[in-house]
Amino acid sequence: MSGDAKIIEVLKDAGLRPTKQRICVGRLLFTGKHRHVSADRLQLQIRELGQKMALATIYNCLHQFHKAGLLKKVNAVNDVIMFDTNLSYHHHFLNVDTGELTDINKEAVSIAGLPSLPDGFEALSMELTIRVKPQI
Amino acid sequence: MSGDAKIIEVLKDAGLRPTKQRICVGRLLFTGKHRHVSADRLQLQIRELGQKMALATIYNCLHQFHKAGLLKKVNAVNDVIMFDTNLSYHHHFLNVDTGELTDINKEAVSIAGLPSLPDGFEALSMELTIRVKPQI
DNA sequence: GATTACTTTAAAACCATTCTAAACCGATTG
DNA sequence: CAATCGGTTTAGAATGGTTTTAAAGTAATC
Repeated sequence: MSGDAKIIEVLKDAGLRPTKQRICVGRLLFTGKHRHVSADRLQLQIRELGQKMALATIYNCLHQFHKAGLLKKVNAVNDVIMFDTNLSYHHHFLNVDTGELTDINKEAVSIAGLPSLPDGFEALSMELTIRVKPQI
Repeated sequence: MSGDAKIIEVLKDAGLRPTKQRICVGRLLFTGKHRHVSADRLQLQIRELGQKMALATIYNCLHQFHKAGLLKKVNAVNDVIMFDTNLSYHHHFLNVDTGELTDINKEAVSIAGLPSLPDGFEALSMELTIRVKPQI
């Protein structure tokens, strides 16, 4: 439980009460490597830890984390909402068979010659998705 | 009905029986400018023409057209499957408020430095999406 | 013109997500 | 310590886009 102090801090800074559930999800998301998660998969992982959490709670949690700027929303994949713990601007390979996302190192990629935005619009984000599938 | 001959030809070439419904959808999609369509919107448009078509038929149609290479599938937008009649490689502005897609002229944009694909994978497509919203 | 295979259709099923309303904290106050 | 008050979690119901089902309809073939 030593790592929880850090997560509680993060939650408080985001204006979120550090509840048992939010700490649990926070621990899974914000310790270790960056992750791409769906509510569904998160629930599975929580179950594997021998714990239980309503799917609605996980959705709440993910949306609150997103609103607080702790998560990025990624283009829906196979009708499933995906969140990314990697907040910095980058791109993805999408395995169309499994729905799995893999980061593309953003330094490697350069995009040039973007047209100006339509009048009266502002850009929120930009994302390149390369759909891949296993070779036969 | 003069234009229908062309559409019937297209359908036959794609190995699809030129049924009344497929001709109707084909006429809407393949005459005039390129379009971004969802099943839902198509049905509305068909209704406005005083005709009727089951939603399931429209979905069938769109998927068959896609399979036949007549349509491109675009990243789902707001949980809605979108198809694009513009088959050539290009990118999109996405109005997050309305879900409306606008083509980005592909000549203008150049993407350099793409990393090689993960081993054993092949690329299916690549799409850049710039999320925009109206300025306040 | 009859047979056969494919299509369309309404309605039901599906499934990810959201909503609802009740139970549940956890902090604060009296 | 008990009562209260706000936010939180939860199971279950509702939602909404999409798919499936099974029956009726239509196009192609002989």
